[in-house]
Amino acid sequence: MDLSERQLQILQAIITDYVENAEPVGSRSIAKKYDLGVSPATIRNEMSDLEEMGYLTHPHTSAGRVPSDKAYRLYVNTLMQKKNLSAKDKRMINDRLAASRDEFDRTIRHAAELLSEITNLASFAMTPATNEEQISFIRLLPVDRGTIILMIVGESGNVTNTTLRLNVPYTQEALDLLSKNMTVNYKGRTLDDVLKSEIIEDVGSDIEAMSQLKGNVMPSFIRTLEDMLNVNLYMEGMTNIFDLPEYSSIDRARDFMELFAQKDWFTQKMLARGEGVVVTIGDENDTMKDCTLITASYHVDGKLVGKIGVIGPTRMKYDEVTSIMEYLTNNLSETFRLVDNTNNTEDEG
Amino acid sequence: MDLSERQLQILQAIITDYVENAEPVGSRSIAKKYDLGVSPATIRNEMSDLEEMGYLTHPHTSAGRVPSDKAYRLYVNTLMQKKNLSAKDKRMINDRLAASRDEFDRTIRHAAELLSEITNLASFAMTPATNEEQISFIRLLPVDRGTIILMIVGESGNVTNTTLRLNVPYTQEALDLLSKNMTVNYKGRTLDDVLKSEIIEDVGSDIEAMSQLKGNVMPSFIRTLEDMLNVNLYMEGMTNIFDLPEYSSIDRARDFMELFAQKDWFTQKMLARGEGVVVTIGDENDTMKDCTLITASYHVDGKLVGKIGVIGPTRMKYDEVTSIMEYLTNNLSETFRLVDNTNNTEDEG
DNA sequence: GTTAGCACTCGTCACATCAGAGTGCTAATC
DNA sequence: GATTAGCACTCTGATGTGACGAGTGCTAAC
Repeated sequence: MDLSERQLQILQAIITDYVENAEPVGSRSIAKKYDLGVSPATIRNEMSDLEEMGYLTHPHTSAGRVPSDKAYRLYVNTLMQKKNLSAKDKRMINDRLAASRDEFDRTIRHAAELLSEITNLASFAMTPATNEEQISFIRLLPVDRGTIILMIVGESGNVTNTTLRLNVPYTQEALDLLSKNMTVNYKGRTLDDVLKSEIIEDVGSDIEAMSQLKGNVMPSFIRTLEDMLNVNLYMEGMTNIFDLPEYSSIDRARDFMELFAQKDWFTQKMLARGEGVVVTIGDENDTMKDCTLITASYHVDGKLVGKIGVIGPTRMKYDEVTSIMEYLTNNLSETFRLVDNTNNTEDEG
Repeated sequence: MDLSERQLQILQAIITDYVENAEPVGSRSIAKKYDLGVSPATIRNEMSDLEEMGYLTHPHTSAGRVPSDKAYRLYVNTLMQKKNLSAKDKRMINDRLAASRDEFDRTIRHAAELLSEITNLASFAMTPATNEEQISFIRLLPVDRGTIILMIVGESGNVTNTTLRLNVPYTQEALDLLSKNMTVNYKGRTLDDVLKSEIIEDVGSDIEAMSQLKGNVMPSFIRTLEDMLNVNLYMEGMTNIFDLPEYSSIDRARDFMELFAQKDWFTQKMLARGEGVVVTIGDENDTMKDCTLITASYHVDGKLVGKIGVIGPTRMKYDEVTSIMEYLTNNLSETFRLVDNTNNTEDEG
């Protein structure tokens, strides 16, 4: 059932050609362009066999062959070779990421931009999922008589805040006490842990005013924690796909765009994917069955995991795209490793 | 040069018909559907005159007439009558906005959703521009040895924060002093005012540690203020336009989608538009010359101004869309009037 | 001023035709 | 037995043609 060396060569040639030109490739053009030392007729015979094995398909009798999902899968798993990025691309990535390195979200957005610019595909990047982040402290700050700010700070410096309208007056003393008690109670626990525990722990009622305040604050506390879990999703180059013949029909293009309209759904899907470079081709996806989706993960301080990805037709340059993504995620992880180790670097000396 | 009563009637009929069916309308169908008491031939003569005056165009000899931008402008300015929203739509708007009223950004997003759902066009909503917002206080909070949080709070409870990496150690005392001095210095000033003043005021150097800290914090302070100015833009129903015959060509659809890819540019454009319901039709726009853009503004506490809008082909139901937008912005302004007066309401009693 | 009548224009649709690309098979060749 | 040349066959896409219908614009009659 294994493919012969020649079959592999022919398959690779067909994939290369089809990825390049987006048109079914015939036996004659393979024979001419790729020096396989055999005639078109022989190639035709092999093609016929490859089709029988499910690696090729046939739009109609008198058209050339088109690689199937199975062929791309074989290509990605065994045929494909890592590509070296051009010096220009490397420089572009390095420069652009370095330029915004102290502003986390902007760096992530730049990563998405770079990815779509270099690959000419639709891309996205998202900030890390923070389920595992530990709470560092909780602070309540007064704004005016009826309004306070609830602020939750994570260990990595991740901050979320909500403005709360209270229906009872508060005292500064109660505010401080409640902040302190909440911090004592939750410090060091992960967001996931707190959100999963069914009971909202009592944080004490040292004084009367605090007890009232607590009633106001605690429900919002949970909602704010949930907010903190939300990842930011940056999408770029959506309109790139209009240039591809695969999406030249308005219906195809619409389906594609609609995928991204549902950001929440999309985010969930992407979070659920494994770490490292993950390629899912055509039918391997449960939605977008005629797309290929490639994701890769970067790390923040070795712990939190963020994702970047591209979406395009199954016909794409797998070798280039995966190489770029690998380079990009390595760069991101490196950038954010430094960020979070600031207090251990020579800067402090 | 004024149009006769009959010409206006015919023009209105043509607009109504064309908006409904998206097909050039002929003299016969006008005569049949709208009881004007004249024959098709007469209508043809009037149409010819209207075309000469620039209110109608002619795709080709044997096609019916199509309203020009000028015709729509006339319609919007003088012919159009306010539409009453259906009870269903009103209820939908009220319910959906009420459901999220204490979470500002979510309410805004819901407004955009409602707008696209009811009009079947692409819509957006943005949070208020906060140039005029006054700074309430500034706070510096420690995270770990080399990291602090800079937090700026506006009068309306609007909060922005940045996580800063320092290259010198800090003391709690310096942090507190700097917070306090910065607050004293900037409290009550508007963001616009602070950002426009060329000199960064000296906030004093009461102790040595503070002077060093200051050098680290002040540059980020400006950048954080700028962040605070950023409005959030929510877009909905982009894919609605694929259903319209105007965008059935892939190129048109692409142009349309590309407009929205540049969020920053788009935001600036929208901020620059006047308050109230503003309609710009076709050529009146400097980009998207074949679209109509309708924006409307809502108020937060009578001061800050946010915008909602729809974008579609010039062929749209101007009367319905403007009425919906008016209703929606009134509702939003009402909602946010209450929000920001909390501390004056009976809740406090 | 209005209208009926009619010639004319233009776009669309269905249909036929033709060239080109590519296959699949058979028989000849290595 | 594998490879190849040759050829009939298939299908697409481009091009052309004619009929049809919608709608105008003009003229002459009302």
